[in-house]
Amino acid sequence: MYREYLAKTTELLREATGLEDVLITDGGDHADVASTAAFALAKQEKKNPALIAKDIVEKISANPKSAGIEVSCKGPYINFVFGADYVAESVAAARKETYGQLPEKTEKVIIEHTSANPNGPLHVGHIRNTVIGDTLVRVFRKAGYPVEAQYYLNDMGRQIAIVAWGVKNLHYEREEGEKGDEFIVRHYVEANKIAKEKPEIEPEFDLMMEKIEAGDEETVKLFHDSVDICAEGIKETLASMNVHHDRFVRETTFLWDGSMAEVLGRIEKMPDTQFDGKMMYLDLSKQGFGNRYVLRRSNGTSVYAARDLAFHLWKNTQCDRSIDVLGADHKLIGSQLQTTLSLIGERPPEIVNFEFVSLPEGSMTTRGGVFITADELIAETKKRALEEVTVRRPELSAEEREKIANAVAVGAVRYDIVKVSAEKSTVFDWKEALDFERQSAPYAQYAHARACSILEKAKEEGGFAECYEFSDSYEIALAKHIAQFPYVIEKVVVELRPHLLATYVRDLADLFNSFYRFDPVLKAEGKVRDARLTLVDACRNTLHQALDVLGIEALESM
RNA sequence: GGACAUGUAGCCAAGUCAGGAUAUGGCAUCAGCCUCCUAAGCUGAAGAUCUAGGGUUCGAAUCCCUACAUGUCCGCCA
Repeated sequence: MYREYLAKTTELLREATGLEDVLITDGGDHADVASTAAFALAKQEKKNPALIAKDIVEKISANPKSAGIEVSCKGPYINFVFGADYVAESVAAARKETYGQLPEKTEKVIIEHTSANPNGPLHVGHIRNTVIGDTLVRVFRKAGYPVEAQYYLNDMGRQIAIVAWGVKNLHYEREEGEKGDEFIVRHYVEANKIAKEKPEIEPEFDLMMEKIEAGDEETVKLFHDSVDICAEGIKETLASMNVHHDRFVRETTFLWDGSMAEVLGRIEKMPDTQFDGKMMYLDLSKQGFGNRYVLRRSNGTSVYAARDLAFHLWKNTQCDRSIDVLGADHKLIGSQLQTTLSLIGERPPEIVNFEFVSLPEGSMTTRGGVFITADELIAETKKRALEEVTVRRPELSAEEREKIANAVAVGAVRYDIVKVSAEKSTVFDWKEALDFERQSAPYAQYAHARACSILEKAKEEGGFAECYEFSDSYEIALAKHIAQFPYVIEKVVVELRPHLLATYVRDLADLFNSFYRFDPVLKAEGKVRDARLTLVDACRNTLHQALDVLGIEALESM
């Protein structure tokens, strides 16, 4: 109901002040929402802002449309407190299974994320992309958009040539139970090592790149087999994190179907396109870029940037809105891509950038074999979770404990990543990753499990009647936060900042835990008991829906 | 050298885009709470002149300028 009441308040303020922007802010401790419009009017009318605020409050109070909203002022601040109807309606809405789902839209969205080179396992840097991307996919779906999640699979670049060279020349045996990505990365690391020691093999990589470009059958098979083995392992990792892509798009597609040549043909005619033999680049200095945006090599072969242009043109034919999740190292090339697409009159993608994750000893590199894999991180977190659940719930079967530990581990990993805003670079810290206290997924999962447990017991005791009469401050604070969930979904979609959702869930769990501590539910009597049980159910469902959107399992018991 | 991002308590973050009320949390520290719905919990204490210096404003963590620090990028790699 928050969105509705916010709109209503805005309307009331507009009518009372004549302002278009009514300067609504969060009310903090004072109110549900507040307005600082009196300051703005004070300047215009050269009057004391406190007096203006008083006038506005009187005007709004006299307006019959303000029923259910208590308006007051404290000095120049105009405060709005939403009343009992708001609380009741909000709690009722939150009990519906689809709570938070916004009206269906027709605008189709493609979100591309992860898209790591298939030369090794996903590491803790890559999965920041994955978690941000998958959370966005889930939020957009919750917000009513048809969404396709895509993984752009590099199946022909230099890194892949190095992998393919390794597969062709090293003849490694795949170990029993070894994942495809683990198997492939051994080749990649070793081939890089050899290339460093013997630079004379470099031309072999170049030759392979020329061959794949030309569509040489044997080379294509070698590349694609290597990529597929690795991708199979990557998919397993993604699945273990509750991440699913609707489509894997191969980079070679755009080379072979002629679409890359077509877009290069369009760019050839642009005034700022420069040539140096066969080599072609775009001079983007007018747009503020200092370097050459190379689109064709002097030997005539294609570059990543050119294939990427074709890929994005294709995506544009498939959707109304295209969003890419890219790491800090792709910032420059991302904005060059956007600029170039705009120059040729095409819609550029929206780009969500995130900063790097490094290790305390420095940055991670697949090439150097310096990284913590996502699999290791999850396994380690799961081990820790299993210890914890074994101590807490010794009576549970091994199977149940395993299931809980897994959900806790995946949740903890995802939450730790999504809770930090994307523009912040971070240093991976085991201690923090394995901390299951307050600002973590298990904290929210635990609140959910507590709510489930209360409802389960209530059921055993004969159930309860719906009741929406709340008077206690813990009840009202919780209900009012529950009311904001759809607003948060909308905000994340508009701002493309999934960490807001993590903050929301944490606050919701906080409020529930305080309520749990101070307001006995099952021991209360009559209407109070009914109302509290109704509220617990609303909170349970809101936590469940919010955790779903974060890709975290809402455990019923832990 | 240039571009982009970041700088908030011992540590890690929120708040910054759309300037307003005593700057919000967590970890660590200290003091409490399990005869009471799961203590992965709750309560309290202590801890910040929001990197520094200018400016705009009635009002700045938030906007502008400068400096410093950190990260990333600046390849006929992806």
